[in-house]
Amino acid sequence: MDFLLSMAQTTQSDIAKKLNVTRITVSKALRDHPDISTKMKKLVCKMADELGYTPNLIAKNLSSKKTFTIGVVVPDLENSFFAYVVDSMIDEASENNYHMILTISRENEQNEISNIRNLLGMRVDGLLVCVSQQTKDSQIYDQVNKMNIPLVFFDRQIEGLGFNNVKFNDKKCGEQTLDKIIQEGYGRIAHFAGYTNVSIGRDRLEAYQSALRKNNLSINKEWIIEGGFEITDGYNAFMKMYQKKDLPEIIFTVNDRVALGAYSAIKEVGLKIPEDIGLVAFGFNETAKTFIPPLAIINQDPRQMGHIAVDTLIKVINLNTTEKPQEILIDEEFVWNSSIVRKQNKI
Amino acid sequence: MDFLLSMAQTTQSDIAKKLNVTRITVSKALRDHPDISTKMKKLVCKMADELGYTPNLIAKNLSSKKTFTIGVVVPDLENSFFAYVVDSMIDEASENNYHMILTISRENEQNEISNIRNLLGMRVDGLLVCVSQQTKDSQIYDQVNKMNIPLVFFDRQIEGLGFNNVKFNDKKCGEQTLDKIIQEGYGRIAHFAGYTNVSIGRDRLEAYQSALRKNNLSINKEWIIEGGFEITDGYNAFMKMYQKKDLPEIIFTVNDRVALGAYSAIKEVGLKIPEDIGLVAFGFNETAKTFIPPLAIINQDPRQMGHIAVDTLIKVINLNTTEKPQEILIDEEFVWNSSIVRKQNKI
DNA sequence: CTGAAAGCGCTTACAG
DNA sequence: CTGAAAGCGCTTACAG
Repeated sequence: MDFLLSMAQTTQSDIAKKLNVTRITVSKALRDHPDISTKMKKLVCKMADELGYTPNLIAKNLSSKKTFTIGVVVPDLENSFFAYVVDSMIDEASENNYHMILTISRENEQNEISNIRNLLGMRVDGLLVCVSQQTKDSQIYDQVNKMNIPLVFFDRQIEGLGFNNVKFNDKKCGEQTLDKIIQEGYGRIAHFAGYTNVSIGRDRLEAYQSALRKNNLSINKEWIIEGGFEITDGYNAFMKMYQKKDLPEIIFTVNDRVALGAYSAIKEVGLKIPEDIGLVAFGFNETAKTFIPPLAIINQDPRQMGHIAVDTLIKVINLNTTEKPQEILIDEEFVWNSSIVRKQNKI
Repeated sequence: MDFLLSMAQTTQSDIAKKLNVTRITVSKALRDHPDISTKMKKLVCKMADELGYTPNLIAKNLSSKKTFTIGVVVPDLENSFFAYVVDSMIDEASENNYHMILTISRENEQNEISNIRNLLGMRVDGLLVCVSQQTKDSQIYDQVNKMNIPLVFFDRQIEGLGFNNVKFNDKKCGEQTLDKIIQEGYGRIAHFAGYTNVSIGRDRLEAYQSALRKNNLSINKEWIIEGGFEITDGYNAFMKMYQKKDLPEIIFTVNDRVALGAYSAIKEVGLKIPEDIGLVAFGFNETAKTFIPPLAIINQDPRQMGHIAVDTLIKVINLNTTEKPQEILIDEEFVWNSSIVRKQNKI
């Protein structure tokens, strides 16, 4: 007996034995169930403390069919945008008494699938996912649907699967920003795009195209370079464009990483930012400030996205309705920074 | 019957019924147990696929007493060093077929405690923790010990609790670096320290003191400012020192965040880096490059730390020995960057 | 090669 | 206010 009690894992039975009651009483007392007298509750809690009782959440989850856990799949933490998003998700989740299991796909479809499979196996109450850039196959999401697990896509998503998604209003805010830049007096604007099989890539390209169209600027195909979302992609894109000797005044890049690559290429060939060439990108304050000169951005607030994604998911978990899936759009603000010369002010 | 099979969660029993065998057979077949014939295994796996069976890991863990899950507690992902560490931990863990549950303390002792409590409740096989700066109470770690859960501290740790820990060899490498700087011709060196109740703060301060002592330089108490690990701490430290009008040639800061704060203060008062004042800090390549001018660093490789921490933990989990706890030291390399003028080369 | 028994540590109705 | 029964979905010895 004493041997048992000195074992690592104290259980409710151990407490019950010590107190000469049944384990049901202990279970109820621990959960503050109205059935149990205050006196008994105190006794049980005290004994639990003494024995160093740590409730076995696994057993609890198995029998209660509820884990209070949210599974998250994120492409990469080294992209600091996602680090900020995840941080804020954890905050918001624990605010609502949910735990979080974070997994990382490293922008790889196979990892993404196996992450989701694990999370489903762990019977998370809901899923928050940002699909990898590679993702083409939606089979695993059909499985999520079949198992009736709530899922909310954030930042990037696959459409037509019937899930809610939270994203920035890139099309609207991107267009508005380019509008402002064109009003400022710029007409020669290039776009370093991502991949158009990913929705953010698609939306941002559309923002570019419709802003030019709206302002009656012709679209030069040579100035749209579709090449990816990474630093090297921006570098390569600029070098490719530079060889053709026909440079724009402004480069609008799909994100700040691509902008960083472009910065380095531009400096390497001896051109100056913003005098020779200006840049603007989708990005966020914290990283924009680290650029030399600071990057003009269409500002995406990662904390806002994290909070909204978690709130949306928890709402779905609790309602458990099959309401029509919603697209939640977050507005972004344009932040003029010194990577673009403000012509109007110069006069 | 059909109704049951169309339910969200398929179980082993469902498969067994369809195949007219017992669930034990199914369980074994799924685990590729030698007991079962190849033919039966194929049948079972096929049916599992058809029914969209997703094994319930919770049930599995409860009965097998093994979760193949590592719990991680990290202070903050917005500190990109930790983002890199966590990324590499996840890589290394999944390489070894472990999952990871990540929690974040936000440098807050209470969060740290509740995170560990949850992780213990989830019966993780092991724990990887970097203690928060605030942490003073070690009671929760006694609990970890009592429950016999392997734990490895990384980067920051509490000593004397009997756990392994992985850390950079700050004392040795910090001292060697300052040695080089002193050899270069610098004698007036200040130190912006962290808190000395955290081991990294203590070690780095000692590196500073012993390097000066070794080179027969007197230690000026006014030049040791103990104030924390954050950006504002570096800012405040410099401003405090600046008011006394007695400035050093070099400031050695406890980390790159403090250095960043110092950069901003130095620029604000109109001094130039590195001409008027030089800086060196513990940091890592990825962030050092984002400084203007690039920060000279004692380079800490986050990926190396992540890998070693995971490997060490898995070793302890598998051996389950109570070997004497070890301190694993990772060597750091000094990277001269342009935040310090190289006097020797100038001649 | 297949199966029956017992159990992992908890919770959920239902009685009394 | 306390308890007995049944079960969550799996696994682990042990038989045959």
